[in-house]
Amino acid sequence: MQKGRIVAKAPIVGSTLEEVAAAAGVSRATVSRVVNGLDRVSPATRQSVQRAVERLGYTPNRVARSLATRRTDSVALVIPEPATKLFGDPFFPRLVTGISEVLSAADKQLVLLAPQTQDDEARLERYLAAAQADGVLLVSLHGDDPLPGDLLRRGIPVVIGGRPPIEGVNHVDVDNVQGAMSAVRHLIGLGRRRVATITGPLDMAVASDRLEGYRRALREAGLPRDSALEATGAFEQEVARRAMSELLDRAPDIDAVFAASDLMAAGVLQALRRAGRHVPQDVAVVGYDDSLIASSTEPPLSSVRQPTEDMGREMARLLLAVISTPSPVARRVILDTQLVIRQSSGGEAAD
Amino acid sequence: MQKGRIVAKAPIVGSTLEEVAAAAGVSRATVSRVVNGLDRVSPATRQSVQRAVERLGYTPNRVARSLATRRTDSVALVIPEPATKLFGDPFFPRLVTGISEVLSAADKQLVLLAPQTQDDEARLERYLAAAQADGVLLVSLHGDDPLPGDLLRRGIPVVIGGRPPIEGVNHVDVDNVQGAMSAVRHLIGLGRRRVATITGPLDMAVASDRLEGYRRALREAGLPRDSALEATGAFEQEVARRAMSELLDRAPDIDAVFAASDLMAAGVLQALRRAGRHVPQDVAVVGYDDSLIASSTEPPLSSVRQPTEDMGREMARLLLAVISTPSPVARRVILDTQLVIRQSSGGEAAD
DNA sequence: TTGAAAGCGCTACCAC
DNA sequence: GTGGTAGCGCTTTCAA
Repeated sequence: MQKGRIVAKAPIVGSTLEEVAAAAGVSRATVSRVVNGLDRVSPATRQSVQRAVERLGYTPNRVARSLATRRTDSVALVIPEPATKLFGDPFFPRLVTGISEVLSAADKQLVLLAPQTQDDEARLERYLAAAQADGVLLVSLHGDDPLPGDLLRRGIPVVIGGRPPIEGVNHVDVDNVQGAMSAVRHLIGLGRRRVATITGPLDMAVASDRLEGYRRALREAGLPRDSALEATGAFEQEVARRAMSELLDRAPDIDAVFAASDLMAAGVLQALRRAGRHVPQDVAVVGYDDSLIASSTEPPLSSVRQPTEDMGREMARLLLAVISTPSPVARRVILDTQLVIRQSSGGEAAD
Repeated sequence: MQKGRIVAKAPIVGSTLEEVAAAAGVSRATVSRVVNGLDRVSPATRQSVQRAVERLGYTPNRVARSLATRRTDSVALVIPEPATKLFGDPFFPRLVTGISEVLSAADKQLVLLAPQTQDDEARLERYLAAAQADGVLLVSLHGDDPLPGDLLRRGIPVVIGGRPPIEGVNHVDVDNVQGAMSAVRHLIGLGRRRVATITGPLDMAVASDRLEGYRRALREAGLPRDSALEATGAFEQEVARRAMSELLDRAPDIDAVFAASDLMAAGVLQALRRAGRHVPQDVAVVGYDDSLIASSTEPPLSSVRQPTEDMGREMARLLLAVISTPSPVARRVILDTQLVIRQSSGGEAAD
């Protein structure tokens, strides 16, 4: 059996730089240069090394390379959610699509980590601390998660998606205030003057920001703020339905509603239907998220679209930037939203 | 500033074995023993080392450890599907749940890899080839994917979920023949004698196996095989609906149908409704997968449940076994299915 | 343009 | 029990 001879479908043995160097009759350093595409190698040498690499089926050992360079060329995406939510929420596939697009182009390996238990969290912490990834993307953070702080203190590059729980950490977020404003401006622009809102739970930044946007748009248009037009809710359909019924009792002259999510807007539609109001003739409705729900309700919902893929792309870009040029000051990217007008606010059929 | 002094919330600097050894006044070898929980260390020494570890906030560098041990203590799960499918199919969360359960217990890090493009595939191949993971779990394989073969030839431990495309590779599969048999036996047991089936695409093992199970159950009951009762389809609702309509034309006396998936069974229900047949009085229906669809159709579907979490668990167990005790002969695990009876086949309400 | 050699941080073998 | 030390495979000065 001839050593180093590889025939089709033969087992691949895994050679080392050393072996390639010997086969090509050069030093390890030279092989390293060729493999890494550095210059200062003569064409002839380069070619003979490349042939040796080919012949031996050489693949660099990334672990060894990592030890030497202190880079892994991989990036971790941490999503601390149970598998059912992780795979159930339509947000994540879009986010991952954006992230992997950018990372692929940069030739980085994306590693998805979804700690399911306390033990998992601990292992994750060790994994990351041991510099198994060049940087970490963090989304869907639980309120008091110590992870961002820990990573920060370890000096590991981090980018958070959404509103960060602590100061001084890079993040990418969506401008919820602007998003809500665009929705309410649209309603006002349609000539509506009694615009109500149903908010999410106000201890969440997304919810209070959207309420803030609603109020600003009203003020900007010179309309009075009327607490009878504001109902505090939760991101649930049933809660929103009830809240809407109560709003109608308090203020029967409502002619438009901004709901803080599509799911909630669906509940609003139910309540309006039961109350005999026509949408959009009597009451115009706008939701938030532009999720699948938006186009499947009757009538289809106007909604504020979040640029989820863009968010993923920006997170990845920001992380790559932070990795290559670390900076003590946190950077942030705030993305704009886009209003998609459908029939619930009297628009023509959209998309 | 006192070196090595860590106060709460102070940055963590990342010390080395060497530093810990110096701080504890022992050798690196001894620190290594303590850190790895080996014996042959005196209690006193152990304790002083542990204090030094604590004080310095030492975390072992896994890259260095990997290089020395040739282990990474992580396992890759490769799912070559687009993000939308990956996050859309209810199969994956259940599988991942099972896998991570076992891996967590074994203190292995699960790394999810979902190549989205050709480039991703290539990078993945390199990643795995460079021994970045101790072993690989492969599911949802595309027919002619070279990955299993390549990994095998590289000697990387692999376990495939489902029917493997090549010989000689460890795998965990579900017994589709038995599953289909149980469904059809059930229908026959209800007194049905004209049992039809709508298959999936017959170039997929799952589809042909289920057809095989259908035929066997018929034969076993002494019923004739009637090609007018077999329709070849695809795993799509619309296709199944049309196929069912044609079946009804060909064989109006059909009194039961076994569909190769729940989605297809939903199409069957539509066709039957349009034809004015009552389910289950006129025609009993059984689907396959016991997915969410099964309990949301009208009437709810009897269905063959796949033990998806178990499949994940078995895959992980098998891989761990292969990693710790390699063997030239491929191992396999075949899991049984379970029939869940609901109203579409005249059962009482189930779950 | 090329090579020699010093690490990267850890494990594991062999002495003591 | 403990320490010395030779690697693991690669990158990266520094000289030549």
